[in-house]
Amino acid sequence: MKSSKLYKGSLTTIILKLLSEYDKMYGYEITQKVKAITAGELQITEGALYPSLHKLEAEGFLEVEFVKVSNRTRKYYKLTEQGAKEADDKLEALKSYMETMKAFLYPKFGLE
Amino acid sequence: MKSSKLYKGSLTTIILKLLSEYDKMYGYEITQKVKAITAGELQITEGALYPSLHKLEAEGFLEVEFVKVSNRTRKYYKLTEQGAKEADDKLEALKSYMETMKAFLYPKFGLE
DNA sequence: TGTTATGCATAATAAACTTATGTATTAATT
DNA sequence: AATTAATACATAAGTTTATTATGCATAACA
Repeated sequence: MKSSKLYKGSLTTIILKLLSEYDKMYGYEITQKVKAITAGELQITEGALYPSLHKLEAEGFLEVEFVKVSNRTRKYYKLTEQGAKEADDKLEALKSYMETMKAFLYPKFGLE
Repeated sequence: MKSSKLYKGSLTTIILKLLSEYDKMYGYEITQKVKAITAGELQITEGALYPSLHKLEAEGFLEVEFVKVSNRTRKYYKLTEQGAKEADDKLEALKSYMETMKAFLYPKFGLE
């Protein structure tokens, strides 16, 4: 089962959603969590993830905390207040998008 | 109600799906049909649509027929045999993607 | 001790859009 | 009658957002 390649635009939403559930996470943890939740369907590449995290931080949606774990430093991210709001907005947009796409997959009668 | 901006990667699927329903359509018709079906939620821009149609044609998924209607020429597209197969594949991929995303929106218990 | 997993990062490239134009005909409005 | 909106196609420049390919470093496993 090859991983789905159709999620362009939704990575940011995925990150924000996870952080609104798990309070704080580090990059590698996010890739593993996504893999676990989607049963391997979605593979977040690091080349996409890290720039995305940096951008969200730069925009003021995430804040950073460094935690040293057995000689290695993890970079934890958590939502700012603004980031929590952004997460809500993005989730609403995603839900709305999915509803919209349903109109295509399962077209109703009388809409022609 | 601003139009959704999250459909990157799904435009091709939308085109193929419409053509598998309506047999043959021309570009402008597609933009109007999408607007109608999604109640204005999705606005297919022409800058995205036409290059997309040209690409699908170049890939052998669409074939073209010109029809003159009151002094103006419409460019009708229809699925080739290969295009019909591609439409099925893309639709399956989209459905799979949406199932996957549901795992995020409505996380199950026991998946941590 | 070598491979796999953990952990972060960036650069080059590609894909797929948006925005801005351009051209032209037909229908509707004022 | 003249202007605007709708119909109809198209491309070019720029942006966003991903992929692929690297690079570096530590920890765990075999």
